[in-house]
Amino acid sequence: MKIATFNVNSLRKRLPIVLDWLAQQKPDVLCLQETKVQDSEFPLLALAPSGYHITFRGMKSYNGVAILSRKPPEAVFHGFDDGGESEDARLLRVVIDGIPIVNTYVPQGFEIDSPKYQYKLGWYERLRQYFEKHLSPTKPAIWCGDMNIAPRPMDVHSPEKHLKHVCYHEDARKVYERTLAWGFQDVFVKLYPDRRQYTFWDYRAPSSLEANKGWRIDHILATAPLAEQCTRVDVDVEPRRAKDPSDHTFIWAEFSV
Amino acid sequence: MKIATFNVNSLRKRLPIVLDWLAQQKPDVLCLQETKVQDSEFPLLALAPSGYHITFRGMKSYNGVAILSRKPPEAVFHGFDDGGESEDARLLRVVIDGIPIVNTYVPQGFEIDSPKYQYKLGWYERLRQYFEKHLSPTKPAIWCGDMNIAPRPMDVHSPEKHLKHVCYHEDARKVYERTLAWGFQDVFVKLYPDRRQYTFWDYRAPSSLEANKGWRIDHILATAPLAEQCTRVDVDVEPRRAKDPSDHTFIWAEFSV
DNA sequence: GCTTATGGTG
DNA sequence: CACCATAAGC
Repeated sequence: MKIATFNVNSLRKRLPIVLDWLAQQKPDVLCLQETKVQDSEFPLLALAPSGYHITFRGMKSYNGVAILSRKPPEAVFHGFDDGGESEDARLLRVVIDGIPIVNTYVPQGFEIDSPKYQYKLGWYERLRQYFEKHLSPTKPAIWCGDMNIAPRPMDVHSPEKHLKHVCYHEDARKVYERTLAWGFQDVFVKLYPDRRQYTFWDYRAPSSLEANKGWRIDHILATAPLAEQCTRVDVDVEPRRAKDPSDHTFIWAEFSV
Repeated sequence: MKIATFNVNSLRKRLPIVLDWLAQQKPDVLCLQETKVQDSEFPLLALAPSGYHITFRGMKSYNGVAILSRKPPEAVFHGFDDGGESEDARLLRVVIDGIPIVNTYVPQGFEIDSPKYQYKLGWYERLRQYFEKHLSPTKPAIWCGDMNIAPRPMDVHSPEKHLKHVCYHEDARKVYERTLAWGFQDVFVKLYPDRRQYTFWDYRAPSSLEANKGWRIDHILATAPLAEQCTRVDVDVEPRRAKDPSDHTFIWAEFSV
């Protein structure tokens, strides 16, 4: 099974890139974040030629997640079910071939001193409880998406400059780590612990891509039984260099199941 | 000498269309209106490959005129010099090969009952005085641009419906006619008095182009000695059918000088 | 920088 | 319908 994740930063603007990538890479599952389209305007027709089944939940302007899969999902779940904000434009879970796949667009958090950052930290806490409720660390499961966390110093350019950045701050990395500790392994780190490879380069620094000033904040994780079967992981940088790119690019993993 | 005029409706948005047209038609002079770009942001670099000399004056958001010429102008004059509003983002005059060329983007006038319409009528009056001051009807001179006037019934679809339209109202046509009477001849009318050919089709009516519901409001005029040497005039409709078009298209004239 | 939304212009 | 400006989010 080949699974990929991509923060599209507007699905409508990125349709050519998504369609090209599906045709070339033929993943079994592609998780998308920041579709930025409400369900009534979701571009189903434009994606139909791909032949993928599509599960999605969005809203106006912001957020929005979708899962494209070669097989139809056996089950679909939107958002949290803990009584808080449902966040179904940020959290989508499907079951495919009996394997639960969780797609998240985790809140970015704005600034360390802001309520939004506290909300982000709480979001990871809720997610860990969600895993406890719905998944088992001893059974196959996949979690992927834009986590808005660079877990290690080598996952961000100039880490010392970003100690107070909401995607690298100690508290954020700790809560992320604790969420993983429930039972998820980062398959990129597992296979290539020394590889420095980013998945996001800010639009704002024009030279960010050329100078490779990026962040690894898009991740694919698997529970132990599945992580052991991960045969390959790779980041495809080419779509970031394409015309009218997202500020993120694709990361994909292959599992021998 | 081949001279053309085109209301670009944002030069930045229309760069591909302008560059293509220059490369294909190779006019000696191209007058542009509604560049909608202030001078500090004028896309000189993007136009440089054309090899044309560029004279321009613009402002934020609205108006803006430019003249592209194969030869450098021998003189350049911006706006009125009568002590009123200078209007240099609407009026540009250059001298090329000894021939004065006046490029105007005449105010549209909003509605008949509005002060803007009175301003438009006054603008034509000022322009006539400008011609008296700076030009001679017995010497070669060219005036072109977006005049926001359909001079004859056949220059607008359903003229009877537009009697109170600021681009067809009796008063506007009269003041335009009086400005011409100073000494300018419409070379399109001179050469092809019976030809019905529009230069503008509103974006708002989606079928305006297909149904040919347009206006002839972009004009090329010449003083008598030059008008007599006009060998050809044509409207090129193709750019209006191109991808991301302006709502106007090019009109050009050839003079045997 | 690039996306979104809104409100104003012709 | 397609521009413009502004403001928000990342």
